[in-house]
Amino acid sequence: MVTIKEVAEYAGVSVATVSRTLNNSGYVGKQSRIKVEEAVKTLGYYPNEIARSLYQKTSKMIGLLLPDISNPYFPLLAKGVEDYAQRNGYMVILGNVEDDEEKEEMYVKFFSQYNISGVLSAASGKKSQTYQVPFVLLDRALEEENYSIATDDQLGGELAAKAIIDAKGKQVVVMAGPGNVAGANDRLSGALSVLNDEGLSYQVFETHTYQVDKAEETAVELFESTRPFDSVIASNDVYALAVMKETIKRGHRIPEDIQIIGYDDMLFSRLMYPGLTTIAQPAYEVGYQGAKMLVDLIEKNSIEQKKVKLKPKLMMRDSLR
Amino acid sequence: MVTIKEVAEYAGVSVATVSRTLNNSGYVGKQSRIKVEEAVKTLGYYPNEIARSLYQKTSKMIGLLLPDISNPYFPLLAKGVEDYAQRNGYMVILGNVEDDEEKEEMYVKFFSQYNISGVLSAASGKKSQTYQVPFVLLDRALEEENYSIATDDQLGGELAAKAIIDAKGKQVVVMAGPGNVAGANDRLSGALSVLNDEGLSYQVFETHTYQVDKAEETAVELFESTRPFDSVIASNDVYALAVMKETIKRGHRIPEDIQIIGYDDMLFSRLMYPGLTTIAQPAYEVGYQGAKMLVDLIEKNSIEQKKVKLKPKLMMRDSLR
DNA sequence: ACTAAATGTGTAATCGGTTACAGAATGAGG
DNA sequence: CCTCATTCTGTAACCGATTACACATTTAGT
Repeated sequence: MVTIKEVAEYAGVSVATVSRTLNNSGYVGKQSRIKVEEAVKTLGYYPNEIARSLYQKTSKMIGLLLPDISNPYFPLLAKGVEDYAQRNGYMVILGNVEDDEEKEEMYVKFFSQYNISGVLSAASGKKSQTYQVPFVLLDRALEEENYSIATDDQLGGELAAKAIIDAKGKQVVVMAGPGNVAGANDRLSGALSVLNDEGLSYQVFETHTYQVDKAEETAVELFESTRPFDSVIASNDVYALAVMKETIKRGHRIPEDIQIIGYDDMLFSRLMYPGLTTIAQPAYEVGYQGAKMLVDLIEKNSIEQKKVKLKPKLMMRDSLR
Repeated sequence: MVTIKEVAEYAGVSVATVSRTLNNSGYVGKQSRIKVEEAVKTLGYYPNEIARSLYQKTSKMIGLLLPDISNPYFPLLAKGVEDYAQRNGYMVILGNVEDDEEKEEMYVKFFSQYNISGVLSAASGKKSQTYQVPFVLLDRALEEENYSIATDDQLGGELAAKAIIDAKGKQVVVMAGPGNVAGANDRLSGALSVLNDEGLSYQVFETHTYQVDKAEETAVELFESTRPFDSVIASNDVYALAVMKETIKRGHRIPEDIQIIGYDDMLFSRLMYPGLTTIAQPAYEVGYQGAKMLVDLIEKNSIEQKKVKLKPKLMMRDSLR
């Protein structure tokens, strides 16, 4: 690797002048500037960020903490983060923390050892105080004074319930996502508030996990532990799918006998038969905006809002009447 | 942050002694060792990796280059990588390169600026010569002399065709994945070799893209441009899904009238109705083994095989007779 | 033409580690 | 008891950048 020293030598100036030229800081004469630029070009020089980082005690790296990258919601979010980061010269460090405090702590340490300049977290955020650097929560807006970008899940729940009402659902089952999942409660309360306003009869069915292998059992349980229903507001698309499967298995038609609405809008939701009507979460946007907010924080640009809520969107397909 | 200097002061020794103690290098007296260990403990010291990295010209960071993290195959792979890395004290830097040479070049530069110690790539790998560090290709085994971990797609294709034969398929359509996709050709040739051996009649249907939005159109096209068939070997689960949808739409029954086998085994494949029989790729394993190989390369451990092929597996569900 | 301000440049300190080297202390062997 | 190898420890150089500071040169103002 070419160092600044070699550039200085080649250009016939001191390293200080090279550094000043490259960073547009301090005064640099016309002649020197030209000589340096030429040297940089012919030598193909680019600065070692590690050395820079050592002195500046910061870097162009940001950490991204996720509960589980294999959960289909997060890859899109990660893509949004990576896109913004890349466009602005930052590198993304991926951390899978699985809501495990120990792993999160490991990363807190990692990050400080590497002079990471900021952290984006879609994980618990309990450790947020520990970070000495700018910190933005993704889809986990807590009451505390954190910066955050999240989906407006209350609205999402309302949208889902409204869609069911518009589709003339009469007896509806609302699946309540596991309590520990971000936004699950907001979704539920949004849906219930609309149903209550309309005076519609409904049952709440509790699910205890997001694990895919449990989805099928849960769907069976749903049918067995509830009174007859004609509409289901699922806690997410995976559950919606499982419920659809069980519905068809039991010989009911979708949407004629039972209609179903999901939440997330995953890749496969549109490819199902029938196509799953669902609430689309702006996952990519959450990531992208989150990265933007973080970088603004790092670079001390002004920030419009400390807590941003992005709007989910109803995706009309064929699982509603 | 506590520095080594403060530890040295507190312990009443020199920084050299502290460093030697921490790295178990050179001679350290019993007394000193104890004093240092105590100082480290009470001060809560841990070394700054940036400083270490500057001198050592390497780091505990590895780069992971993916064509598209939002493609459902890669998150699992990424998880495998992250798991192994984390367990061995490495950080993973995520790069989404989208088969775009310019982006890949950007990352090559990024990586060298940060003294990255190794690179895992599921992207084209055309730039692999450019890396000055250990390099392992994931699922893109080229002819060249690279280290690589890949799925045995030839075998995967054979498995799929055999399953169709066992299920008494008579007229089969084989979808040929887009040529630029890793392994697509192997899959095809594996499937065809088995079909040929059995003397079964088949048609090959070319698909030109992996884009999800095109999957539905492609499925329609499949039905319209081929002679009657009773079995489909899809190029992946997304296509399999689209074909299932179109099949049902057209009033055929699965698997009675038309049977379908996919490739990948995605989250949703088991939740479909009917459950999609498919070839499971060991995505997590590819990532995990790849990371292991890379770390072995970095730490100059011995490596058993330069090119590893992992076996795919048939997942029997309900879309075959 | 003379002084003060503005501009240009190099030397050296600094960031926080690792390690070569030299010198001191200890132990072993004769 | 002396010598030499072994063990221990500290000083200082180094990694590759940034920047404070001092000094030199140019420019501007009167």
